[in-house]
Amino acid sequence: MLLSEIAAASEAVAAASARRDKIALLATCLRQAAAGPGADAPVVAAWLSGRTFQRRTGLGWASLRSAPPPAQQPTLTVREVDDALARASLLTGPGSATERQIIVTSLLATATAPEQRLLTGLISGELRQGAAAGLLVDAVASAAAVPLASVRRALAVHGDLPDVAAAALEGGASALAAFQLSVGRALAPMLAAPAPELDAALAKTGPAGVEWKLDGVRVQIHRQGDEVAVFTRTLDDITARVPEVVEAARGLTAGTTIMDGEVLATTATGRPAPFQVTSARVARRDVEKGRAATPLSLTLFDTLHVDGDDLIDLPGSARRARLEAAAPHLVVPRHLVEDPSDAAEVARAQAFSADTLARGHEGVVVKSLAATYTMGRRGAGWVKVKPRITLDLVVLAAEWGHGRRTGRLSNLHLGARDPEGEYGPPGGFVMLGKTFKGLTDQMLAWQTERLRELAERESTWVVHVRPELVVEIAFDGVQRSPRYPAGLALRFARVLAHRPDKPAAQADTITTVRAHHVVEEEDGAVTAHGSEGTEQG
DNA sequence: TTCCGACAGTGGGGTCGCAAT
DNA sequence: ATTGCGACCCCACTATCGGAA
Repeated sequence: MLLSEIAAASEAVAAASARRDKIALLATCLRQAAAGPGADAPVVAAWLSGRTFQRRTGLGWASLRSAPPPAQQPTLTVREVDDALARASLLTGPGSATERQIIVTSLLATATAPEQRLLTGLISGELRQGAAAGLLVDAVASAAAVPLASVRRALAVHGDLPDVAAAALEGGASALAAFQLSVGRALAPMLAAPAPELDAALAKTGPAGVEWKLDGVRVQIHRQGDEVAVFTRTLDDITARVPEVVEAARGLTAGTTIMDGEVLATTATGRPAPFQVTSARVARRDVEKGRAATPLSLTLFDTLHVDGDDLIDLPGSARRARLEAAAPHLVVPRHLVEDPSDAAEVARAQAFSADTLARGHEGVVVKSLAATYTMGRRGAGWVKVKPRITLDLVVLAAEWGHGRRTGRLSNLHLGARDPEGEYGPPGGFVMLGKTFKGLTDQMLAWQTERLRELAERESTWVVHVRPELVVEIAFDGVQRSPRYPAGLALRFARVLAHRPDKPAAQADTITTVRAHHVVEEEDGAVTAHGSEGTEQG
């Protein structure tokens, strides 16, 4: 199959707006890939979902910066391109980066303009065709003429879209049925939808368990005897980096099992360490030293398989019972709410939630007692609730947006007042991070106009403005930063509202921001840096 | 007809290891 | 030794489509 056929399909998908049309175009291309000579279907399925076939190629934005002019005639085949990407992905050691760049450059030089757009989209990970893995699942079902649910289920238990697509196209429903939940093979973890408050969460779930939400790294643990494998949320295998988890898994009473949980670094006093600490430990390759300096603890909150029994189609309450039997010492604490319409019950759940936060955890997850384990979905079965902090900050600059935000000033640079001049001239501002979130199209249009009026100087991407526009910002917390001048940055900042009515002189100060920075002292005591700030929002 | 679930897109902060400088 | 890059970890939110209510 020719690359140009995929490029043409991708262009058509991008041009279509209706999902049905996109799915039909994807399905046609998939059928052609399956019907043609060679085994192009898995690779084509990956590309049509916006990804390279290889999980990691070592290629990214930087390798695309100086693209050669496009070729006039399409000659590249799917096979050739995939082979080239596979070669690039396997390169390692001195000279490998140079060699990878040569591969990319020669690919692009052989590609026509539409093919270059496809290749750069795949390599950068930003194909922007309005279809990704989600729509491709629909397209696979359509192309193979099998029920959508059968494709979804195969994908959920197998985890690999190209494999599932190829099986469906070649063997239809019976081939899909062969994909079964298997201990040792990672599957898409269930996700939680957000809710602003506990009562809203309970309204969604009905009778539920309210659990601690730990601010660590999600792990899916597979154990078969002494064989243990540990996967992350994106199914990355991190077994070698978390020996504590492997040992804990070997200690379970269940000899064959799949468990869902969270790993977390803790301080000497057992309080949760900041996320950055856990993240650094899990990423670290030097496990010996990592473990000595930052041991990890494991907490489990679900189980998908125990000793021959698949549990994913059981209600949450039944899975919890199996979990408690198999791992009583590792189960996450929870509070039961049997009747969400009972105000007294809700109040007790609120108290549990407040206690959870007081212990230093991120929030709570409300889990329906009735819901099955819906893999890879963000349904109403699990709902997370986290506290939110709000501050009024000042826009220092803005960056031009990409994609559908092209031509709009999108990403805002946020600063707090620095009246004492700790980080510059007194009465100035100190940058705490950026945000592009929470903006409606109307807000984008408005701020583009307003910030242009305030513009002081511009570079290619950034418009620096007079610090006059105040924005109300919500965020989850203040974290240590190696990047910003105050050594602090906002976590998950988003815009709630523009405040043109509020003078910058009344915006919040760096002292107020610092008060929200939770610091773990050596003795384990927890203090907010400086005076106590105003919590909640 | 209106509502709501699922998706894609638009990027944020931090950290590591590796190759290049 | 430092810097740049890719690949991960954690994400929030809006617009849109299309089926459900």
